[in-house]
Amino acid sequence: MTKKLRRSKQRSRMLELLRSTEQHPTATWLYDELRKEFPTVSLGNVYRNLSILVEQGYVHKLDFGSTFDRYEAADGQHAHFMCRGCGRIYDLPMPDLEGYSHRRDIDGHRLESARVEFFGVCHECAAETESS
Amino acid sequence: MTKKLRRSKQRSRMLELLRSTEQHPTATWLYDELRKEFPTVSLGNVYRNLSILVEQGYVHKLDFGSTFDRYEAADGQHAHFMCRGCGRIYDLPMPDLEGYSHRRDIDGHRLESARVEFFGVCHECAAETESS
DNA sequence: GTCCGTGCAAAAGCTTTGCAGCCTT
DNA sequence: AAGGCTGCAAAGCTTTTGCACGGAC
Repeated sequence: MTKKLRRSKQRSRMLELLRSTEQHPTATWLYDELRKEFPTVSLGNVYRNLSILVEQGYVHKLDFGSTFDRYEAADGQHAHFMCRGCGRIYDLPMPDLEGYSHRRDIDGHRLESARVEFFGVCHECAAETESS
Repeated sequence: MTKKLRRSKQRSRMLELLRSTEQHPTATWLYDELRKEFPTVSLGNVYRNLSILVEQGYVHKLDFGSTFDRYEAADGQHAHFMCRGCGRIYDLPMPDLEGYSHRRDIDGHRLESARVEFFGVCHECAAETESS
């Protein structure tokens, strides 16, 4: 069962910071900001609290779903489906993105490439869960 | 100027492996496969060759564009634009994905969330390059 | 012969974890 | 008082890098 959570000034402030910034901070950025108010805060605790906030759904982690990089041969555009059960990555046809993919710029930024990723539970993992 | 590249059995084989697999391997997986044929190959060399293959455009790296995780407060769906110049991440409205976002499954996989990322050079970085 | 590619080993960088004491409830 | 939260430090893991030697051109 899940632990009952308490409230901590550090964690509350972290969420405030994340909500008040336009940036998409790294753990270290948060650490530096937090240290202005809690000079003794530790980086380890920032990571610990981030993982709690992510688990609670208050924060999104913009990583790739696993701690190591993945590679694929470069053969055309496609989207990916990532299974949170087994970690497998499936290829999918690239959706059209309302024509974005053919545009040269977005909001004034020069567009070079796009990536689309879906997350969920894959067919095989869903089958396993049901049968057990 | 760029170094003139030679050809190496290890690197050629790495590309073959990447092209022959449906998976999206990690460096370690490649390392293990490669060791079956080149028992003395080193993990460091796998990384070195991967970076060469990526630079040559033969291979795509499925990372997030930077070596550390980024976080954001969870406030609704949006897409991201990532600048390869300054590393900044901008929010963009989420495109419709041809209705994918409202579907419950894709290819039999249970869909829970989606992510769209654009890559390129942001307005500010483009301006800097022009003026210098 | 040149100089790129390699293996080996060490280092770097981000993230996680064990522990003892503190603070919230 | 109970048990989550904290700082500190050490460890873990992926990735990078320096070096001398062997191999491709």
